[in-house]
Amino acid sequence: MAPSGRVTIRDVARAAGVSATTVSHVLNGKGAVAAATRERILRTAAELRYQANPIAQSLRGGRTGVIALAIRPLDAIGYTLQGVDYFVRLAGAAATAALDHGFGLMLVPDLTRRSVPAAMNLDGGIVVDPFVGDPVLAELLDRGLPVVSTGRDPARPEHIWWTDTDSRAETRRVLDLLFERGARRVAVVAGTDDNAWNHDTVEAYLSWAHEHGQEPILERVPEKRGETAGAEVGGLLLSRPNPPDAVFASTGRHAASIARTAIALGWDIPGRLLIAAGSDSEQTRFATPGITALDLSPEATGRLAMELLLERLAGESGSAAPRIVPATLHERQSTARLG
Amino acid sequence: MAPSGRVTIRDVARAAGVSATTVSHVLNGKGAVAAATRERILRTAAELRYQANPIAQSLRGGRTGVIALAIRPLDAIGYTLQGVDYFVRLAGAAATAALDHGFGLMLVPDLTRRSVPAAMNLDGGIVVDPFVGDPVLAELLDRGLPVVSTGRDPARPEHIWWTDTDSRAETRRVLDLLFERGARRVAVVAGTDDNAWNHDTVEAYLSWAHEHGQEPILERVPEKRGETAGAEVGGLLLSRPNPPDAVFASTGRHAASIARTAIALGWDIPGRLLIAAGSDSEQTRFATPGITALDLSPEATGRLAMELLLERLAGESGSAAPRIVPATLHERQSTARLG
DNA sequence: GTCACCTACCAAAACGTTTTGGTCAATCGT
DNA sequence: ACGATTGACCAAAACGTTTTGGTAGGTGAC
Repeated sequence: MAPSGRVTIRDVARAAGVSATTVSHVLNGKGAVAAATRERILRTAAELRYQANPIAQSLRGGRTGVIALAIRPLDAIGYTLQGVDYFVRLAGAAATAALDHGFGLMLVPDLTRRSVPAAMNLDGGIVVDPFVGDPVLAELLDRGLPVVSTGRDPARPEHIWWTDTDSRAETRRVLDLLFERGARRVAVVAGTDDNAWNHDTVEAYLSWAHEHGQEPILERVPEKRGETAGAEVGGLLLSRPNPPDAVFASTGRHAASIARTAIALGWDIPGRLLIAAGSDSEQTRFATPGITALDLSPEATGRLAMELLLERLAGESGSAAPRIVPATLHERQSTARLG
Repeated sequence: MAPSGRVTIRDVARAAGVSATTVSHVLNGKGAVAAATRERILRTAAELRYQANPIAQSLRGGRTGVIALAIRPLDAIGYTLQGVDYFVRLAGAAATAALDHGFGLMLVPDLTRRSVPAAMNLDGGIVVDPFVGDPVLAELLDRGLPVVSTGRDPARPEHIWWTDTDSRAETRRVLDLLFERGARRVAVVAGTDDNAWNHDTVEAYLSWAHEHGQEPILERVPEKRGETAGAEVGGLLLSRPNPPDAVFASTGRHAASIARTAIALGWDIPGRLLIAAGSDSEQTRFATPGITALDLSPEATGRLAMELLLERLAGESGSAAPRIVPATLHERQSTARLG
């Protein structure tokens, strides 16, 4: 055994009476090795509990098996609250997919703020909800890494390696539902994070309102001010001279806090006001009445992003990107019917 | 430049007219090098944009700079909901602390279920809320890795490397508050995960009840069944012949859903029933009325666990462990006063 | 009989560092 | 004046793999 106490390939070679080359060949299924020899080597390796040293493999092969995960909206607010269950579900799915393929997923909080530790080098990266012109996305690309993002960076149209739900279509789907349930003045409350999701939501709403001959009623609320801001904007909307009869809020937190405010102000939901959310969360499921929401399938998004990245790493560049993940609309009490 | 396109230490050595040894010494501040030479080497390295290859450093030094993070309660339920904001805050703080010291934090979903990918080897691990006799904790320890857990493993008293809040004392603190606000029949709803947190909560409650001459009213609800189970157990508690006048639920989700059920059944909170939670979350802040809860300071717990681990890696074994993190009690409307 | 081509194996190089164990000259102590 | 020490530097080994470029013997074709 090596002085380090670790069993090396040479120990196996010695014990089996062959060269290290042959052991390597057997273990990696490469060269031509006689069946008997192969057996003997495998047996010896198992007996000695040989485990290839991944660092040495990396040094030789140039790959580390480590993929970075940057969750941009959380970077911006310091990993506190917000629609966190979305991100946990996404990160969990991505980590699981990575591990299933022999890769590890490394959490990297804001690469641009702290100096990147020398200790890590990466095979690729996943950036969740990049901002417009996102510096972390840029940094990873500058390093020459293959990067997949969850949601595109609108300032970087050439970067086609992303996965997302079709935010515009899904937004219209919810708006259409509200219309079908009788709403004729639909207000939208979007976030202020400068990313594709908010852009697409607003854009889809404006054209939808135009098509339906409705003047747009649009408010924007910072993602980080979920609970308090929802109350403010809710009060604001409902005290308008010509108040909306439905509110579509992009986050579940905003939708729930607006609903709560409306009820406190004496509005009946769904009798006098419909509420829907662009992202399902604990708040939409938990609210009274339950709030209709889009389940953006973060698990599927995370898994697909990882698979897309791994395919690129494996050189299968023929696969189509971007990849669109379908959302599921959970209809709940909050959009039952007006009147 | 090396054929790989990468600038190596030898390229710098050649350009500066010295040996690779001297470059290494300068870069690591080790040997004795003349000031002029040092300057020249540093300048050359900067000009060539030299970046040490971390894999080669690892191979030589035996360290990878990667720390594993296992979040056990999430492993158990597949990274879906539950008290997720606690875990996100903890993981974010741990990852930030790691990065500040040049380490990366790798997410490892259930090491025991999937074969450990060859691609990764680790310098250490952090296990969040291990179960009693936790197999993942065992696996990491078996590999000879230094491991710090967040919450101890009661089946492994010799493993003293953990960080946690003093669950028993904090539980008593909340119970005392309820008592002070007039409650004389306090019920407790704990989770079913087999870990130190639940054990300590129950144990503290039983002895507290005994001291206060109160018969214990204890219910246990699976963590994963947050929203529906809270309603059930709430109904159960309140329909008892001799119902409680206060409920302490260990998770925010359970507390909030019990509160909602109570209100739906016509109980006034806090007039006729007090509610408190053992863990602050979106639900406790968001509920109407606001629910008094312990903020378990996941950021401090995560950061401290990481620092403890890094100190061990650095060989500073003199530091005291376990380390206790104080919790903060957020008093809200739900415990204002009975009557 | 020899040329070509297999099969089965191996020695050495390569990956890019850090560390060990030097050499050589200059300085110091006595 | 001479051994001991120090300062400045370097060649080579080491870390544990994978890959390259072989060798040696056997077999079949002509």
